[in-house]
Amino acid sequence: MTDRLSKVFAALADPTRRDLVARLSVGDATVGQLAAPYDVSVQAVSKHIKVLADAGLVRRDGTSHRRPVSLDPEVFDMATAWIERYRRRAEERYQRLDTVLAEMNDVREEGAAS
Amino acid sequence: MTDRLSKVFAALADPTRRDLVARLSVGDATVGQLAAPYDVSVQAVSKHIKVLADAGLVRRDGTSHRRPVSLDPEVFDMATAWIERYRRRAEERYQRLDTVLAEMNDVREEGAAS
DNA sequence: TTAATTCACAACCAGATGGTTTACGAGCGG
DNA sequence: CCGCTCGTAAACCATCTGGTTGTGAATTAA
Repeated sequence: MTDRLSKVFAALADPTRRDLVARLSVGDATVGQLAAPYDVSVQAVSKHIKVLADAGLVRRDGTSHRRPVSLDPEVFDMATAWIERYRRRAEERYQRLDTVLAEMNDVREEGAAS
Repeated sequence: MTDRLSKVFAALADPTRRDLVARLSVGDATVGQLAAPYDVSVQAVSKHIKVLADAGLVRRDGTSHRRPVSLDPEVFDMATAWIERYRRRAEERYQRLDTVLAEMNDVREEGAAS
């Protein structure tokens, strides 16, 4: 599981991490601020942020010890692009299938009319 | 990890499963056909398909024992919708930040001009 | 300077995951 | 009816994951 896309999807597969992303989309925050609302330890949240950072979804700005965490929108596109690609293909297939079924129907009706 | 969105992202976090989705977007296939290209056992592929099915990404059509697997585009939208929502928010924040920085720059230049 | 706070790292634990092998039920071709 | 193949289920194993606690370093406050 070393490729980027797998890391991104795996990172988003956890509700706590998705919530972190949601909150960071509103504004940057420190680890302590992020950890406050949850009933898990700060270390657990720190781990979650590390997972998000490894996936490239999150960035640590500044150089201080208490530096803020901020969202990096760049990698999001990779995930949506992948999903959209195959969803589109699948839908095109269904549309073609509908067309084929409609044509079959037309043929059958023509046959019945003759 | 019982919620739908987590299942979808977790299912897409595996390269083999993403490859299955990619191939199914071209056309339906049986489990045997899907398993052929990989060097893992058929049972492992069957498990992967079960994961995809539990996430709602894949459907088993027909009633026969050797029934085909087909893609279900519906759930894909849930994933893209989630990602897009927060990516958009994050980008809006950056644009606002740019605006603020530009305004600060204007103020500074005005101050220097006076 | 000293004390308190913030956070990251390491070790550890329980549960999930991806793989295997083995065994078994369900449909087809003889 | 009898095999044969296809697919799933079960048991098992190694590894990963999300959580804990403990420790320690760095930064902030007194």
